[in-house]
Amino acid sequence: MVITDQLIAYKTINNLLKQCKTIKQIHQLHAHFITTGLLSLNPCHNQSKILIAVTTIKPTSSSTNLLSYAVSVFNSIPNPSTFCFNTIIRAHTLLSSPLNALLFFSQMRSVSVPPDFHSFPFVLKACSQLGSLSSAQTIHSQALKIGFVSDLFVSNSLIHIYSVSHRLRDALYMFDESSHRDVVSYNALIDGCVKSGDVAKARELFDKMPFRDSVSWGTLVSGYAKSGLCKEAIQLFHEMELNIRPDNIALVSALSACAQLGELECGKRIHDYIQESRIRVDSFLSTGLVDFYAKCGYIEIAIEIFESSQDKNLCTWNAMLVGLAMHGHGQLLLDYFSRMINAGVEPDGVTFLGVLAGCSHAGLVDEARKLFDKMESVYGVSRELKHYGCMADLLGRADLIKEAMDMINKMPMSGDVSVWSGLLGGCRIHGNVEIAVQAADHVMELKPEDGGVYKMMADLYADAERWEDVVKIRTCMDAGKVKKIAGCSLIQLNGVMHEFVAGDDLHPQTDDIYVVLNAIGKHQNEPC
DNA sequence: ATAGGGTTAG
Repeated sequence: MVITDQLIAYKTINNLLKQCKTIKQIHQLHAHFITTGLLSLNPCHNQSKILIAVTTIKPTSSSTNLLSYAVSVFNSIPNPSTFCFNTIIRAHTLLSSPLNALLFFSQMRSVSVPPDFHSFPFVLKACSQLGSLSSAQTIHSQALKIGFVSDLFVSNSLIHIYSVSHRLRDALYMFDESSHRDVVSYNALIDGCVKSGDVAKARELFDKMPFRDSVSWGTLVSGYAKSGLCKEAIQLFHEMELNIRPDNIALVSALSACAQLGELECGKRIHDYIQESRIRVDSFLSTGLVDFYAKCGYIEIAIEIFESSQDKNLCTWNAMLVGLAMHGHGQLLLDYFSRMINAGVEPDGVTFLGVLAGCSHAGLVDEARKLFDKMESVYGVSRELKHYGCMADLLGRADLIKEAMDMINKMPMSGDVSVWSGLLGGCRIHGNVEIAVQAADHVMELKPEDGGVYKMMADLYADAERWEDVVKIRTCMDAGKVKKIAGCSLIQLNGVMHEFVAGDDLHPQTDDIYVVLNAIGKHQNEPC
């Protein structure tokens, strides 16, 4: 190779491009490229280097500027090569503009620039970002025609898109058909099994794969946690610790399992591990920790972690709000909600579930009504059945049964079990038999196997001394169909799990527990 | 230059 001044300048600029942190720096280098004539040396290749540099910039406010710059660079290339097209498609997938990525791909096809084995993974990623299975199928057929499906990256991209589109059979087909598979093929398919609800199949693949990396472990731990198999999730996490260093993703999933189960000791150990290993607490981990401590009863620690967290996202805020709601801290929750809005975080449906549930528990009726009104008009969050359910519960508790009934009648959709059960709960508290009968009819129609309604109606009639009706209800219950699912709760104390089922007396300290419970009950009835 | 796993609610 002949070392020329031009080559040195080219290499320097190439390295400088890689180090660019801002769009301004790229502009300067781009200008330099033009003025020194280096751009004309190999225009297609060098312009693409600029495009690649653009995509490595961390988007600050919006990626729109970066993309429009990238497009203008692309448009200045007279006859873009495959490499150029790949780069502009890649830029759009990286900066979350998948539709445009697909449009560039179709432009590429229409001007007969042949795609290569780099093109397909980019384009398929755009399909998965769009959630468009049909586009993926089209791309798949093109890849098949040109003969790229045997490429490992292409076939893995296809396994992935079919997995996330809940097309497990297609994902399995791709997996079985691919001549060579690697750990990524297995991981993508394991995720597909999890997403299609077949955790057993996921486990089977996990057990038989020749090599497992942290993604394999993390996928299955989170799969178990999401499928409600929390004990399995924690067990697998412990097994993982013996084999490989858990990363943030595995830690988050394990924390979620601990939170769901109330596994205080296990979750604390994870927290200790995070601190000892000086793991950077990202927004996912802070969410996991806040949720975990809140669910295990330690709302103060949850608040502490939330406040000290450097990295919060919508879920972190939601976990905090839901935690405060669970603990009955209604006023504090409203303060946090305002802080969230002021911080520029856009609330979603979960946010409002937390806020409304919190108001309900704290009896903050006016506040809830106002926020419920503003949900769509001010915050642009659509009011779903769950939110109406919260309102029915809140109004019912506050003895505003008529208002709750009016709300339900005016709803744009028909009420579901949660809405009518919410209203029924209010009727039960305030002894409103008439409305209770209507609400109960709806619940029984929508969920005939629900035993709770019958129990509630029996109690209501008993309070109203309508004994004949009590007998009728009991007869219905005994007649079958009704599943009596007993309420149950778990609490861990000093490392021992205590389990209670409604009405049981199996705990060794049952008598003592009831003495305290009765005392609390009496205390609650006394005026504060 | 290309492929895979994460948190909140229900």
